[in-house]
Amino acid sequence: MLLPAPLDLSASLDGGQAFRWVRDAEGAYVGTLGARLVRLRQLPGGGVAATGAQRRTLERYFRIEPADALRRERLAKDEVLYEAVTTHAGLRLLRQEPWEATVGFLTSANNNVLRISGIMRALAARHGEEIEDAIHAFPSAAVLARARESDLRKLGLGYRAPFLRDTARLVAKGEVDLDALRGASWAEARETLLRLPGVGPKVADCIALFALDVDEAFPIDRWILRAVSETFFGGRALRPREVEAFARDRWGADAGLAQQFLFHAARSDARRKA
DNA sequence: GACCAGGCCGAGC
DNA sequence: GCTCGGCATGGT
Repeated sequence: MLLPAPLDLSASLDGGQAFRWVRDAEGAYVGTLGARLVRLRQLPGGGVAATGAQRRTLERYFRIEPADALRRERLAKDEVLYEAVTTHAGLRLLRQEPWEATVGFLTSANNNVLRISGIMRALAARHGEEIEDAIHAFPSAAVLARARESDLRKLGLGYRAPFLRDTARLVAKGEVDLDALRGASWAEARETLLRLPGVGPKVADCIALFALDVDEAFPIDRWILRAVSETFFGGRALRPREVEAFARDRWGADAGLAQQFLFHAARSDARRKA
């Protein structure tokens, strides 16, 4: 099955939104959506060949939908974002499973993308059901709620181990219903997610944006703080509150996608200079 | 051996 | 309400 260009797998799957896609010997991205093994291959023209999932499933995951096209048209009118939006047209916001996104971004605090990926794969290998060929589904909250803290530490979570276990317990018991938050307001999503141990404002906004369709959520991490400061404020030191107000005012309901372009550009620059 | 990584938590004002 | 130190781990 074919997904049309532009769809940039590297930028979308390997850029700090999702943490569990791996590349096989031929460079194709292999991962799971639900209990299905999915394989995605980037084609020369910018399209993608896919096996293991139906078109509808992938269009949902990559948010290939009219509302997204309209967001890009609006953002392209922003003189600062115009270049990023047009040259990285294949960068997608993902619509991930809320629980896996929660664990991924809980793990992301004071951590780097490479290690987060390693931890997420270790969690799946140790606690997730095998689908085939050593590819595992991501373990449910109920399963992780029963894991030993020492076991979670050993998988690389370090001091985050008790946060993850306690968050898994709240979700498994239904005290926090992640799926019910899809499409909620930013304020409601944030208020609810902040009840989870290890989840602060930045992690909550990542979950909201990358899994819950909260399109105006604007996660502010070290990269975004730096990028917004340098691009829009002449390098002046900024507080997250100022940046949030700025993003809301400038991009409104499209702030989440704007954030993803800023984040991608900032990290690409850093890699070029490194 | 510092410093950094998609920050959060708890203590002390 | 705000600021600040500590934090597991692995890579530069």
